[in-house]
Amino acid sequence: MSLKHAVLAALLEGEASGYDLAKLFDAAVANFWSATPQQLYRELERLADEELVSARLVAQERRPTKRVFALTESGLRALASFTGEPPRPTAVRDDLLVKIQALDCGDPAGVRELVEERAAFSRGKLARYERLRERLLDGRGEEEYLRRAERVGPYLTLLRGRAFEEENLRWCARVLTVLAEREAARGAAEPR
Amino acid sequence: MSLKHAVLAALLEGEASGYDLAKLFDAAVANFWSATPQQLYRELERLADEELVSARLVAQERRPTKRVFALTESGLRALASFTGEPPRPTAVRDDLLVKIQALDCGDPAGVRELVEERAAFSRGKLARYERLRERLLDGRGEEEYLRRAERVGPYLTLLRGRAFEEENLRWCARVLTVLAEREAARGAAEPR
DNA sequence: TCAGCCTATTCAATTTGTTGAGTAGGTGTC
DNA sequence: GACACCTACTCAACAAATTGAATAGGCTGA
Repeated sequence: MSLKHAVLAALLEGEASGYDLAKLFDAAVANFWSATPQQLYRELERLADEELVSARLVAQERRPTKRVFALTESGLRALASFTGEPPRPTAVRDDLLVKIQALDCGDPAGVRELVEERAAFSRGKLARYERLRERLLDGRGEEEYLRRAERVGPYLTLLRGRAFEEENLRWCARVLTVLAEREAARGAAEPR
Repeated sequence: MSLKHAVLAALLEGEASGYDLAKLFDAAVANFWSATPQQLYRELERLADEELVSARLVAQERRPTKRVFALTESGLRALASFTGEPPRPTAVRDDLLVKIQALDCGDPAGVRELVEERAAFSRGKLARYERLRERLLDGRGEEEYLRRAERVGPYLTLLRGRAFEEENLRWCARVLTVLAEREAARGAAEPR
């Protein structure tokens, strides 16, 4: 039930097309929720049916016509009341962790490569987060921004996302060290 | 497709019933994947059909008979080859982050309460992780364990889970500070 | 000029995940 | 001795997510 509210929350930033949202909710970009384009188009359809968002067609030059969605009054109310409801406890669901859990029955070299790829992905995401951060701060210092800005939600979720990716990076480095040490120890014990 | 492999990975620890796995995959406990009991029973049924796990009935005294599952040779092979496949990039999906993203249109006091609850949840999870850690280390030091233990996968995923909850705790504290400062600033600006 | 990518969306099929109820005996407690 | 809770599972229905393909014009570079 959260995609619904994630979409409404995204529309707090202003009106957007399904395509715009698809970019925002892309797994490589998203900092508070992710979804595929298909999910978004369907959800927007439903939200429009419930009149939580309004839709209008915007013709463009040199581009396909798009449908632009905006929060309605009742959409805003729905979002406000959602913020007060208890969140369902979220737990880990990361493919890579399953692979690491099973690491000892698999191929160490292959796993090492996957961990390196994840680290690279995290670095890319951190770079994007940093750009978003600068856009939000817009020259102001963090403390000043957090005290005075009209909306701090997006910044606070960004901080969470950034911390998550930094932690990912540290963890990847740790895993690689451990794997390397074990390889070395194994090489010394079973020389061939 | 990952629940399948998460279940296989869990069975690396030894045979287990659906009920045992349900406890392990509980959202409040899981450190590498979570799932509901219903999902697990269905998945185990499928895995047994594919002969990736074997099932046998175990009668107990004073308790209902249980069905205990164990990895088969081909299950182990499937898991090993899974560890080499690229993981799908996982992105955030946390209800609380959506609420924080939309915080500025909601009720600050209500949100503060939710953040405090999340912090309490994280503290509980950290305590459970710490117990699991001690059980894994079994008196050995971390460095020694990581160099010599037969399986390090479970420990490495545990480290990731622990770092995640610690980060959660720090972030919750930060959010609460920001909210309090803004409340104070608002109180000073609009005294009534 | 042709391939490949970008905008912008839709349809259909399948797989996953969630929710609620139901069965059935045993244990603990006030 | 009534009520709640624990073990251990099953069935059914529904909602959400994923995957793959299709449409269709414009734009970019070799």
